[in-house]
Amino acid sequence: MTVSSSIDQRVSLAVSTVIFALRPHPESGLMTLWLPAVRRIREPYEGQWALPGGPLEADEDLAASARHTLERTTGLAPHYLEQLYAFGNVDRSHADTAGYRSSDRVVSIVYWALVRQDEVARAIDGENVEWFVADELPPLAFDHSAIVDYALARLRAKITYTPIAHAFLPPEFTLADLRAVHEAVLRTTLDPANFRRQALASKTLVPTGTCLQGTSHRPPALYRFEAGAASPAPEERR
Amino acid sequence: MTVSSSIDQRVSLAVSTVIFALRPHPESGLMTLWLPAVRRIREPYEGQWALPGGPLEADEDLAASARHTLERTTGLAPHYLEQLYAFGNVDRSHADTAGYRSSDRVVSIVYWALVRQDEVARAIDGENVEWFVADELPPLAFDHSAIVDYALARLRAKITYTPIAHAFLPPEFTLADLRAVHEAVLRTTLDPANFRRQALASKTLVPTGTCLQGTSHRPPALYRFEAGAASPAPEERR
DNA sequence: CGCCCTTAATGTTGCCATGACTTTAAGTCG
DNA sequence: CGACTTAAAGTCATGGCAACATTAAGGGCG
Repeated sequence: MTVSSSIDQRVSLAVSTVIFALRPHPESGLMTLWLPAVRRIREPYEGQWALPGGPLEADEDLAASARHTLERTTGLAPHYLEQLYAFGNVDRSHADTAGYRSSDRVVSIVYWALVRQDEVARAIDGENVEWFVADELPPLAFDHSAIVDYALARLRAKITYTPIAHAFLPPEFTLADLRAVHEAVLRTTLDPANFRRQALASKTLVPTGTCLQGTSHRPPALYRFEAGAASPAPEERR
Repeated sequence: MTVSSSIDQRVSLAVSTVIFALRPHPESGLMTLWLPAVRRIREPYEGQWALPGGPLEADEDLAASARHTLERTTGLAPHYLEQLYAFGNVDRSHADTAGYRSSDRVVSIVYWALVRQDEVARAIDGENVEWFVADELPPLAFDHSAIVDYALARLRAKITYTPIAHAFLPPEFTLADLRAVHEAVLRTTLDPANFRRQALASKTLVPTGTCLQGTSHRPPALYRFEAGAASPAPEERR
């Protein structure tokens, strides 16, 4: 997508997405944040990993573009999608190490998305797509490493004051499930009793009346998420 | 989706800025938020008011573009500048009331800025520029009314948990000045004693040792703002 | 000069949210 | 049946905060 700002200047506009999912860590087995990256097949940064994304189509909304990228790279649809930031510094395309004179300037509008735990299993990885533990990424192309850091910070901040953890879970879940999501994202342990209290105090959980069966202990109650009052951004009002 | 992304598509990229300043309200005399708008001189929305902005130059960073717009319309430099959101819905250029077929699609990256109270006086309004009370705006062109609403919400939310109020004030100020800013932005009255306590608890205020003279009561101490630890956005780390 | 007025600055009190911890409930397994 | 595990509810102390009260420090005015 070539943008004509004045006359023959060139600024291209791309939409990238940081896709978060929860999977067990390969070594510790603990639940951890993962995200998919795409291997670049042309210069600059050929062969390196980068965030999935693509140019903005002329008839496509910004969030729709992020959704399409998500579908293309993982075969999934997001249960949460929010604009992260627009990155547009003049020098961000340049490969400063290689001294390689990169192509045109690119402004990237970056989204971040949450994908459900139970759907990740049936995720079909596209060509040149690989999932990484979010905190153990290889160096990414362009400024994408910094973008991921920013997205991680935003996710960890936002999960503490907004009920988005349910986006990682199936429609019905236990409070232990919800707590496990928080613990995985924040890399901490949380007191079950206190977590329960403030989770229920948020007024966003509705008990289904049923309990989860088949456990080797007291059966936990199942809950469903009910939107209370939240408006993350003016545009993508779900 | 019918159109290909090949070459002759047109998406233009613009940067607009919501500029906030404090001035007394024309009727009540109370301090209120104001912002400048620019009259459009061509279709669509010719004659209506719009946010100041312009196309992104190819050699210009996003924040720099916002700064240039600010200088062009008000003659001022911002004391706080932050990216608000990227608006890029396909239909946002269309004048839906007039049925007028608007021009190309525009993606706007919007910033919001705070301008100091004492500098607003010497602000030179450019051609076709007029200041309005932020809560009593006329209908703006495009989706700019919604953008202003979003910016107002962001400002009002952010001033409650980050020390940005000082951006409206000169380098030295009293706690009453700071409180007046909060009250003007939030349209409330705040308890002076409690405000003092949590302002000082934030560890961002340094007493200058001097007091403001010339009042007809006990002279208040002067403070200076000292940045503690804040990183609003990854990009514009000045 | 002393009284009053105004605002600055500090203190006090009660309430509520939170964190650490304890106790009881309800199931499975050996 | 008793041991074990997790769910769920209860207890208690701390800290932050809102509401209110009190003292400090000036000027204006008779």
